[in-house]
Amino acid sequence: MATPQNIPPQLPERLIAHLDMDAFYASVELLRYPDLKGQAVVIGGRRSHAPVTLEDGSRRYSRLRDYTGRGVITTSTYAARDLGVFSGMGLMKAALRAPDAILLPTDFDAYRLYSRLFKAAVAELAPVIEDRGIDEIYIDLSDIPGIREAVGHDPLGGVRAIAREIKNSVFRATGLTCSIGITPNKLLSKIASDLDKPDGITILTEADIPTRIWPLGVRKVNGIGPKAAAKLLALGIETVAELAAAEPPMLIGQFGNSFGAWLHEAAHGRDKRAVVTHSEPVSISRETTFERDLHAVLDKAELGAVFTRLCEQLASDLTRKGYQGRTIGLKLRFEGFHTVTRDLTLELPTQDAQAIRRAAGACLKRVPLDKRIRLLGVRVGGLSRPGVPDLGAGKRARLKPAASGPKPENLALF
DNA sequence: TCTGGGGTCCTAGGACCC
DNA sequence: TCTGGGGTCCTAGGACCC
Repeated sequence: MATPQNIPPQLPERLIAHLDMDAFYASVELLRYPDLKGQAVVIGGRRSHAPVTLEDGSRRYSRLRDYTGRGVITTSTYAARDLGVFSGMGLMKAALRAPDAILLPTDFDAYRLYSRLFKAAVAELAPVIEDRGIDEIYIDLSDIPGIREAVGHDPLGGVRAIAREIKNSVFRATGLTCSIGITPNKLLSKIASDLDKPDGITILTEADIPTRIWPLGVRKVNGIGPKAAAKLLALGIETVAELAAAEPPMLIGQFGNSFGAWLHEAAHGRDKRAVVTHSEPVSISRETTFERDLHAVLDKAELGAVFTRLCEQLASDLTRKGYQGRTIGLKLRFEGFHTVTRDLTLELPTQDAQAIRRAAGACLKRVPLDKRIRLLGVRVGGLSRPGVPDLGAGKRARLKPAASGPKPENLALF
């Protein structure tokens, strides 16, 4: 009969990795400007604060204190984080905390290049990859040869070896470090990759949940944001342990059937989601925040020009990516940050700038414009690929045209 | 001196169809 | 005349993520 001593340590059915690049944008910039290594550097804002190379070959960097505008930090180096400036923070606010920190503009083309490089390096070792944006991926390692083999007395030795190989390969391809979490599912791996950052490897099994996951704050769980965390706090729930101990009927009563039940499952580290290797976009959009809030009438010319430009950029994005869309959306953010959206579904999909501009213009007529405008955005959803027959088209064609719709609330369309 | 830009998913009500 | 459900589409807003 089997005793605990002679049962071979059973690895979980699935072994899922979450790989997160360390301070990605900032680290790419440090490859370019190695003299900044170890310094407090912040990435954010638009152009203009690019370093200037002087005649003697030395570089002049912008400082946070020199910044004016409405940008936010996209990434900061670990030295900058020590000064209390984090991603998402307004650059003006950050300047108060760390006026001497170096400020570099975001260079998405460079980050996209390094993103492709690290993903390709991982794919050579483990091809089942789910893209989670520019700097992170999930990897399904379940079927990697040798991963379930113990090394010496370490039953997880095979897992550790693969994790090290992946990190080495990423470093060879990019010169950048990353942190990896490996657990039985995506939810736990996402948390795990953050437990030993930067340049770490964290491997957890179900048995580690009480000691490693439960002590954490609920915000560490991907999917619990500021609103849910605040509501949980008001219920006396701060840690994942407290969430795990909460009665499901209470959570469901407070958060609804779906989210309430999910909170309970998440707190217990349960997650059956597969690693999804391919997905199609749902919508494509362009938006811009103005340097100053614009007036619908007084700044009509400027608003109109930006509106048209956004539609042109969007049309060109659609064409380049090979999509067309039926639902045109308009987004306005007013002074005070209140945001409004309107959308309009067309009979036929389009990728044409003028058609998008007309539809978005019709949306605009349904928005009361009594406050200054901070942001203007245009979106295209209901995407399809030109030339691919749309199976829903016949059915929709029988629908009555959108009646008279809501009444126009303003006539001063820019 | 608050709060970028690009996304996904969920909810909820009303229209409309069967 | 009143009474149903189920299913899908459209729209608006909001939470959340990178």
